[in-house]
Amino acid sequence: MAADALSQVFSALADPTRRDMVARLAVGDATVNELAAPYDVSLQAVSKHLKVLEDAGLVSRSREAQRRPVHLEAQVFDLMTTWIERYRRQAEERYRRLDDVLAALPDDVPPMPPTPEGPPT
Amino acid sequence: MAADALSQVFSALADPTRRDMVARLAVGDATVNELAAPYDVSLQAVSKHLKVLEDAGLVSRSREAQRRPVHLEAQVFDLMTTWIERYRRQAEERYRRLDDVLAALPDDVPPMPPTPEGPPT
DNA sequence: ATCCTTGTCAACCAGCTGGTTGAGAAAGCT
DNA sequence: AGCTTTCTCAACCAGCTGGTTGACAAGGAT
Repeated sequence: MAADALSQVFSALADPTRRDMVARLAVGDATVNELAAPYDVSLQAVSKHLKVLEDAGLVSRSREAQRRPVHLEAQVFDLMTTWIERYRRQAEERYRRLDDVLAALPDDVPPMPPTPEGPPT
Repeated sequence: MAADALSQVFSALADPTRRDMVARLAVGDATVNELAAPYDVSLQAVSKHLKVLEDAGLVSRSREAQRRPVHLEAQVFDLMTTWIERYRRQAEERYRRLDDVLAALPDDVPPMPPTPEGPPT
């Protein structure tokens, strides 16, 4: 359970059932039984899924009589989007620069200069 | 291998080593050996990681002499961001509506109407 | 031709994962 | 007090995962 936060979040969402539950919870809080209803698995299995989501910080559970309503904690999404956006942007930037280089090339440049080595970086 | 695309992508990125490789590839293409250098694992292990990333569509490999340069396919990120944004927005919207309701309440509304029960928590 | 570099494939292994069943805690209902 | 509802904990099991080592294919280099 000591894995880094990002790994836990990605891992939690790697399961379609769990993603489905998150989708359901985006509509509003729900009890374990309500969440379990659509699936053909034991209540215990659903409880386990919820534990995974909770450990990842995606969900919180309070207490209300015997029921334990589950609540989506959407802030954790930011962790992922931050990570994703960073590298997406970096890749796009690289792409853009490559385009610029290609656009700036004169028409008759030989593709392979003398140096047999790969360029740095 | 037949798992849905989204599960494969999330699952691939649930491993810190693989996320690290993606980060490295955002800078530019790299060979398997180059990618393996920073890690204290066998080349075969790295090769396996790359297979996972490739199966998830996050990466593509071409051939160039004996080398197999690895290239980041950043479009797949959109799959995730689309999914995430959808539910994030839904949850935020729900939040906003709740705020509206609270703001619209008159100032002197008793939280617990008829029943003379415990104080408002 | 032979060797070296680069990388993959196959078999194996320990540990995690998602499922099951059984037992039981917690809180309301009668 | 006793029953019912809601949910979790514990033990077990099959299958996937990430790692290992050994063999070998593909393609220069000598």
